Amino acid sequence: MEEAPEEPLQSRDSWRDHQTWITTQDILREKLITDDSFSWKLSSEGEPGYKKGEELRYVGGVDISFSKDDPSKACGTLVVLDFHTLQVLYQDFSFVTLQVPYVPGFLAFREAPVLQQLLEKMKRSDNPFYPQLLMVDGNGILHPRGFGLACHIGVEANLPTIGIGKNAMRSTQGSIKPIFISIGHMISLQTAIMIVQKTCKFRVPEPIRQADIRSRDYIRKLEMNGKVT
DNA sequence: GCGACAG
DNA sequence: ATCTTGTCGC
Repeated sequence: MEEAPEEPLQSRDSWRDHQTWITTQDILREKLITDDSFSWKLSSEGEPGYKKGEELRYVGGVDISFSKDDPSKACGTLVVLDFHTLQVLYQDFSFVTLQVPYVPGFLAFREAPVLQQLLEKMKRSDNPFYPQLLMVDGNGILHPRGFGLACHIGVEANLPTIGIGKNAMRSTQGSIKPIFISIGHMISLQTAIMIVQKTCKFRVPEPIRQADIRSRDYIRKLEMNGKVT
């Protein structure tokens, strides 16, 4: 008698999801805008046609931290900083259980839903600090198919985004540890670099750094109270 | 066959 | 992402 060949651990489903993900990225990428197309202005002082109230002020940052005990438990975090003072004006967290695994090249399918939910919550409540620009912990067009997490969130939320990578794919470590800036949506690389530089007190720009710090802090406090395990 | 592979 | 100690320096 022949045994029915066992399917080696989800391989068929994984492959199907993989193809679906590629198709989704291809479709969303058609909507990607790779130049400056936002309504606000930068350093508008002294420029002709300066309109008060239209300058960039609210810069958001998103990140996710994970439980050390259960890798599927995560805390999505959204912060909004004042572009000029770099003070945190808003913060929100969402503790969730992620069902989608991390697959290189498909980070968005794991992390974007939580982050978009946090943005949506702000928008629905007409929060005055809703970000005019969002910095994302992860790459933008610096991606195997030119559509990383920052692009994904930007297109789906219709928001200008910048991708901040701390480890670029297929790169080697330089003598100093760089960050990798790539555009997400509705912004040019030139503008993105300028804005990132203006928000850097340390290696990582403040919106990302604050999201990271506060996200870790949030999940650490949960675990301290035994709310995770 | 082995290493690489955002977070 | 997370597991991990101390250490050098401002």
